[in-house]
Order: sequence, then structure tokens, then C-alpha cells
Amino acid sequence: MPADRKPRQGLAADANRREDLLREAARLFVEKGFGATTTRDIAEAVGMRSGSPFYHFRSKQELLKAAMIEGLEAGYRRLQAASAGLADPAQRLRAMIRAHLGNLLEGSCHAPMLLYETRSLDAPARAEIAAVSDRYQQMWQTTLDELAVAGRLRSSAGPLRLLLFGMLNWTTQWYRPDGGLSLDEIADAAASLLLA
Amino acid sequence: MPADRKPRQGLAADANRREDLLREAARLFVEKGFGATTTRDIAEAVGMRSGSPFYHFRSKQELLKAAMIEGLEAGYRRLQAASAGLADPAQRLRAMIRAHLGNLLEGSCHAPMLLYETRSLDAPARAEIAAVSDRYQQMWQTTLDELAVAGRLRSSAGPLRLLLFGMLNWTTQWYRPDGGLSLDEIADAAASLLLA
DNA sequence: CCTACCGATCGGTAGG
DNA sequence: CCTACCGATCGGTAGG
Repeated sequence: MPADRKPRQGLAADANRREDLLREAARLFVEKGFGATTTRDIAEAVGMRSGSPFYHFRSKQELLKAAMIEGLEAGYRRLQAASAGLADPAQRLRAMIRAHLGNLLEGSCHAPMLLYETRSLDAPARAEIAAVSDRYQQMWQTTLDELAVAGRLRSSAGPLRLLLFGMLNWTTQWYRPDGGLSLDEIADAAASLLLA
Repeated sequence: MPADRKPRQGLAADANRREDLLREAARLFVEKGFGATTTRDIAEAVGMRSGSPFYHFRSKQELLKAAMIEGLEAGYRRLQAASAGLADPAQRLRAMIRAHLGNLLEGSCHAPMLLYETRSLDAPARAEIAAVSDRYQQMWQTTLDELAVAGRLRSSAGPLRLLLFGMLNWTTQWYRPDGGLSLDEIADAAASLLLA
């Protein structure tokens, strides 16, 4: 077996094309909605012919599912990286908020925005998504609980986590990179509403 | 011209059927998305044949536009009714929040949820929607400005109105009528995050 | 991954 | 508002 410098053509190339499809599919699903995006749109966006996406994915729904799961997992890793080593829960919350805004507005996967399209999936796929999504939620609940116990939350009333997610996720509806607000400023504003 | 007790068959019946179409279309668009809802779905939901919705509306997009505009206008009236006569801006804000939650979660039009589908409309239609939507936003800004001047807001930082709308609109993603939280409780929690 | 294609479905229309 | 229909498009497949 000769040492071959290049990645083995077949497998590595396939993996790259798969990623291309996922990235463009995510972008189009967010932009136009799942139902209004055709598999031909996606193929064209990566320079393939209309039938070729089905070499990589069994169906259009499979593409949506994979885009959501891989997007959520990347977001989860980013959230962990941003909060690791921050012992003070208030500081950690602020860092998590900033990381979540990054996941929503800076990346190319837009994972949390894809969650709107969960309705387009069948029940088993929905369950898979829910499992990945729950881990993400759990990280937040842990930090919020710590803050509540320490009496550092402005209100420990029930739906605090959900209200926070609302504030943050809704930014996808109005945030513009060239607008007057930076992600840091938005993160500060959101954090200051929660913290006592 | 004889006094006829019944509403004149033609016009009144047409108007009723039009409303039926708008209501069911709004429900389906929210449930499945605009792209994934067929005009046949909508026709079937009101007991018509596949071609008949086009007697009332020129196109599927026209149906979406009308559902959004009429839903927004109904919501606007409800918001006005709820806040009329409340001189204290804090009290008024709390009433507006409750009314907005009602618009989102109690009515049958789900107008604010339809706003997600603005992307499915062409530019002129988008402009029409924006005009109606701006009036709605203006009512909030007025009350928030009053509170800011009086120093009764927890933070007068820029995106407060947008963060508030995020909290409220996101409830459509998690609120369940049989869940542990009433709309009044949610309204209280949201208002208490904003008010000093 | 392309070519060539299929069956199904879709938005919309004509004519009554 | 129904009947009957059309052209276009869509998700997906077979065979290479």
C-alpha cells in the first residue's frame, strides 16, 4: 500500500460534496422554507445535476434531518467551548448567550433557524432531532439553575429559559450585520434583563 | 325591492366562504408552511373542489397576503381595545403583552406566526404587509418610550422592543394550552423582566 | 456523479 | 362554485 499524499479520491471527495450539499441546503431551507426549496435548487447551488443529490442522501427529508443534526452538534460544541472554564455562572451565561448568537447569526449552518422546519419531518426524525436539541437545552438549564440558587436571577419564574431563547432566536428576524448593533451589544442587553 | 330577511344570498354567502378560506389557509400555512400547503388542501378543508379557491382569490400568494393583512388588522384592533383608557404606561404595557399573547395563541388567525412566511411573497406584497405591521409596532414603541422617559424600564438599551417581541412570539414554539402556564402568568413574567 | 426518464402532483384556467 | 383539464414541475430512480 503506497503512501498516498492526497486524500483517497473517492471517499474524501464524496465527503466534501456531502458537506457542500448540507451547507447549501441549510441556507436555502432557511431562506425559502423547506417546502418551497426544490432538490433541483440545491443541486444547482453546488453545481450538480438534478438527480445527483440522491447519490448522497436518500430523500429530501433526509437532507433536512442531516443538516439539522450536524448544525445542532456544531452549535453544541461551540457552546461548550465558549463556556468551558467559566466558574462564575453569570459570566458563563453571558458567554453562552454570545455563543448562541454566533450560532444563529455568524455561522453558515443557521441550525437553530432550521428548527422551524421540524414540522416537515416525520415522527422518528423528529425524535432524533429532539434528542440532540435536549442536550443543548440542558446546558442552559444547568447554568440558570445555578444562578437561581445563588439568587442572582431577576426572576426565577417558570418560563425564564424559554423567554430567553425567544429573545435570542428572534434576532434572526431582524438582525443585520450592517445595522447599528453588534452581537456583543445584543448579548449584553439580553443578559442584563435576566441578571439581578 | 322587497325587504328580504336573509342576507342577499350571493354576496353574503361569497363573503362567508371567503372568510372560511382565509381561516383555514392561515391554519394550514402555520401548521405546514406555505410551500408545503397545497391549494387543494385548503379547498378540501372548507369542502370545496380543487379549482374553487381561485374563484375567491387570484392566486395562492394572494390568499397568503390577505390572510396576513386581515389577521394583522384584527390583532391591531384587539391591541387597541386592550390598551385603551390605561393611562399608566406600565399597566398598559402589561395589557398589551397579554393581548399580543392572545393574538398569537388564542385566536384562530395566528397572524404574527404568518409573518414567518413573508419570504414567500413578492416585493409589492411585502411592502403592503410592512405597512400594516409598522402600525402595530408603533403602538409598542410609543408605550416603551413613555416608560423610558419616566425611568421605569429596567434597561433602555436599543433593542428592547425587539427582545420583547422575541420573548412573546417564540411562545408559539412551546406554549401548550394544557401546559402548566397560563397566558396571564407568561405575561407577568415577560413584563417583570422589562419593568424596573 | 450524469443521463434520461417516470408517475404524481401542483397552481391555475375555461366554460358553464 | 363545479367539471374537466393543461402545462410545468417535482421528488425520485435505473443504469451506467
